[in-house]
Amino acid sequence: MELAEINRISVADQVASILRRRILDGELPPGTALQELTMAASLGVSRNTVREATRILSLEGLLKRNAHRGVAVAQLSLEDVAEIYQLRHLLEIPAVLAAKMEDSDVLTEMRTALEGYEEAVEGVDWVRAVRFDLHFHTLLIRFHRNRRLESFYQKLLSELRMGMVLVDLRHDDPGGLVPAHRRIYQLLTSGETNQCATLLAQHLRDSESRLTVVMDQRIARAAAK
Amino acid sequence: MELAEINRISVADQVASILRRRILDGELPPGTALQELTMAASLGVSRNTVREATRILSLEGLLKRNAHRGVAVAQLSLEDVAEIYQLRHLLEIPAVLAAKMEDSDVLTEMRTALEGYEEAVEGVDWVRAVRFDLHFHTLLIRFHRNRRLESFYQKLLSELRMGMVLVDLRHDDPGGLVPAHRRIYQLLTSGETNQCATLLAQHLRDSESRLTVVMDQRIARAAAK
DNA sequence: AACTTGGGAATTGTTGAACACTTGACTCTC
DNA sequence: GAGAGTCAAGTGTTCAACAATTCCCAAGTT
Repeated sequence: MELAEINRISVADQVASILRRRILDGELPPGTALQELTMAASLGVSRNTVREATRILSLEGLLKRNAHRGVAVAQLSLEDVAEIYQLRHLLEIPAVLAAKMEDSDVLTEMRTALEGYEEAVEGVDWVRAVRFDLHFHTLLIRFHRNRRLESFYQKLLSELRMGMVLVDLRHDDPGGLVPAHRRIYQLLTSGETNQCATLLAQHLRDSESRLTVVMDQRIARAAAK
Repeated sequence: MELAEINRISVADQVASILRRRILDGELPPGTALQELTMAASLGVSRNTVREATRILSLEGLLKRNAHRGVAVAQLSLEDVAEIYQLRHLLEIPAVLAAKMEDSDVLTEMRTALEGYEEAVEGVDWVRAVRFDLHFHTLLIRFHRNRRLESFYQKLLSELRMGMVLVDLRHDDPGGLVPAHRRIYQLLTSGETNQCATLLAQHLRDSESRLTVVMDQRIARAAAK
C-alpha cells in the first residue's frame, strides 16, 4: 500500500504554513501589513481561506490583528524579549537538570542540530544558523517529555526568531554562540547536568544581551528618523 | 463621553466565548459532536463565522477537529492529566518561591478567590467551586509577572477544568481541598514561601490523585458498557 | 496656518449560496 | 454474513455581495 503522503492538510493550514515560513525567514519583516485580497490572489485561494490562515497565525503570535485595520507581522518589543528570556530560564534550566541517560535519542538529534549550526555559520547563512540555534534549544526542552510544553516553547522561540533574523549582521557575530552550544552538548553527554545548567544560564544571559543591544540600536535609529 | 462599552469584539470571537463557557461549565461534555449548520442556526450567525470560532477553540485545545468528520469537545486522557500536572509543578512551585512583599495586589485577589471558593462549596455549586479553585492557582502564576506564561497557564487549566466539572460528585468531596488553599494563602501572606512551596507540591499531588481516581472509574465504567 | 468637517475610496467583517469531496450507513448481491 | 455499489449528510472551499469601519483628502471655518 502506497498511501504514504496523501495530502490530508487543509488548504487553510497550508496557507498558514507558507506564511509562517515567510515570516520566520525574514521575507516578511515585522510590521509588514498584509492584505486579504492581495494574499488570496497571489496564493490562488479564496479570501475566506486566507482569513482562516491569518486567524491561526495571530493565535500563534506571529501576526497581529487590528479590527478593520487588517493584519500585520508582529513586532517584538524589548519587554517581549525580556518576557521570553525569563521563560527560557524558567524552562530550559530544569530541562537540563532533568536530563537522564535514557535520553540518548534527544542527544543524537542535538548533535545533528549542532553540526547544522556550525555549517550554517561557516556558510554565513544567518537565517539557517538562527534556525539551528533555536532548534537546539527546543531539543533541550524535550528532556521534560511533555508535548504541551514543547509546542508552547516552539511558539515562544518562533516569536524570538522573528526578531533575530532581522538583526543586522554588521552589528553581531552569528557564530559567537557556537562554542557555548558545543560545551552544553558535551556536558550533557557526560552527564554533568549541574555544571551544564550554570553554563546554560550564562549562555542565555549572553544571548539576551546580544539581542537587546541590537534591538536598542534599531529602535534608536528608527526614532532618529 | 459615554463610549464605555462599545461592542468591539468580532462576532466570531463572541461565538467562541459562548462555546468556551458552555464547554467549561460542562453543558457540552467531552466527546460531544458539534455540527456547523446547527450551531450557526441556533446562534443566528453564518456558517463561516462558526468555523472561525471552532478554529479558535481547537487551537486552544477545547475542541478537536477531524477532517471531514466535524469537531467534537476534546476529551482528556490520563496521559493528558499527567502532562498538565507535571507542568503545574514546574510552574507553580517557582511562582510561590518568587512571591514578594510587593505582590499584595495578587494576594488580595487570591483572598477574593478563596472566599468565592468557600461560598461555592457551601452552596454545593460544583462548577463555581472548580472555577474559583483554578482561578486561585492562576493567581499563583501571576507572581512570575509574565503575560505569556499567564495565558498559557489559563489554557492549561481550561483543559483541566473541562475534565473536572464532569467528575461525579458521589465519588469526591468538592470541599476537600479548601483547607489546603487556605493554608497556602496564609503562608504567602506571612512570607513563608519555602514552606508554602512544599505544601503546594503536596496539594498538587493530592489534587492529581483525586482526579485520576475519578477518571479511572469513569473509564472503567465506559469500558464495561 | 491650524483645525474641523464631510465625503468617498479602500479594506475588513459577515452573510448566504453553491459546489467538490469525504464519510458513514444502507442496500444489494453472492 | 462479507464485500461492492449507492446515496444522503456534513465538511472544505469558493464566490459574490453587502454592511461597517477606517483612511485620506479636499473644502470650508476660524
